[in-house]
Amino acid sequence: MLPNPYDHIPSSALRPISGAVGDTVFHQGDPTHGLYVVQTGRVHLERVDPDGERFIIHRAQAGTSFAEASVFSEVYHCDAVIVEAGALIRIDKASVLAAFADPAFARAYGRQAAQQIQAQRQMLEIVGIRRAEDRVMAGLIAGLLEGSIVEFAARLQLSHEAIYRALRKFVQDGRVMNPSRGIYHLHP
Amino acid sequence: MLPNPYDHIPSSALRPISGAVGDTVFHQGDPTHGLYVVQTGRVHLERVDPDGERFIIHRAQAGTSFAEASVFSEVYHCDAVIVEAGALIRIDKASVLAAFADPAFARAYGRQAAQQIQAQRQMLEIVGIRRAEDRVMAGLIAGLLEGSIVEFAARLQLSHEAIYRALRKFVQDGRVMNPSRGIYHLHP
DNA sequence: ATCGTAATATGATTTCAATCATATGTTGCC
DNA sequence: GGCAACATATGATTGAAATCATATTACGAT
Repeated sequence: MLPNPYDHIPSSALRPISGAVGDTVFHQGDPTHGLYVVQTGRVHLERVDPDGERFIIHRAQAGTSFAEASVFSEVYHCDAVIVEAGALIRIDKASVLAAFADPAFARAYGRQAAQQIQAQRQMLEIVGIRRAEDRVMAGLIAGLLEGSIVEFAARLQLSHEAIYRALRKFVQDGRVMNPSRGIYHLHP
Repeated sequence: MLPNPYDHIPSSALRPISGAVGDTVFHQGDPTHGLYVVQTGRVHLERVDPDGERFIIHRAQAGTSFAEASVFSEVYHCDAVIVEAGALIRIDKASVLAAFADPAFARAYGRQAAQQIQAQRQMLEIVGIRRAEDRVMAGLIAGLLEGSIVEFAARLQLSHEAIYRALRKFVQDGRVMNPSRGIYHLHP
């Protein structure tokens, strides 16, 4: 996220929003306003099915944006619900569209989008690997083991126990080094 | 993909490529050339780990593009291998970057990217659902059951047997209609 | 028409990851 | 220093989905 595309948008177009847990930033079917950048807190995008059952489309973390697609469409079929209090910035739809006339914004946006797409593709391939061991190895190769094993497990959508077992196996097989408790990395 | 961003690129910048199964379009670490559009056939993007084991980062289908991120970086850490013979188009890196000066291209690219990101996010949430029944229901709600059950199963990363069982359950519970063999849809 | 292939559909069995249980190590805090 | 909360780590059990097996049906090619 080095060259943040939103640096190229005039600050007059940025609308700060603060919200409490449970607040709905926008509703499914609302005429859309623009895109949102999460500065702090967490937001879930949820879709409500005909039976009233709701399921989560996306979990937006601090430092990420959401509802980008709404800039290009009349309606957006999600509720955005604040699940951890924080601060958001809303950028007007028209302002985003106007910003595309600035090649610097356009390229920054394109770069960010392309990287995100690539990262997501990789995640889809990785979580599609059935065997826990293979998935963990793919995660290691992809450099996803940053931070704790618990976070790594969440990223890979495996239980942390499954991660420990796979790592132990790799260490026994000499494929992974475990220089100290909680530290694992691939043999060079 | 209605307004295809690549319609805005001068045809002089489009380089047709044809390849046979097993051909490598580009190698990991090659200086990058641009992005590729798959017209027919299929291409895999693979990464080779230190042990020589290769794992698939992405499967590019006909009608999709790949290596978009390479436009913004010096190197791209994948091999692109043709797994089904077909025709590709390569668009020069410089041509893509230049095209961002055209607001029509920039917006079309932004729209396409935003939609793709949204779709991928949704897929990540869906394949993250553990229970087969819940995953199938989420897939139905998301409108992913287009075409055959086998394709649906592949999209959801479940065995087709698991799909049939879940669908049968839903039909028994009256949540899904099965007007004829192979046809399933949600009750309104 | 019929042959072959693939999709649809279910039942039986196996596998493997989740879950449960438990212990130790680590970190921050009053 | 001692306690609480959490991460690390493994073993035992369970459960759910994959796999295997087997029909039936659809569809195109010859």
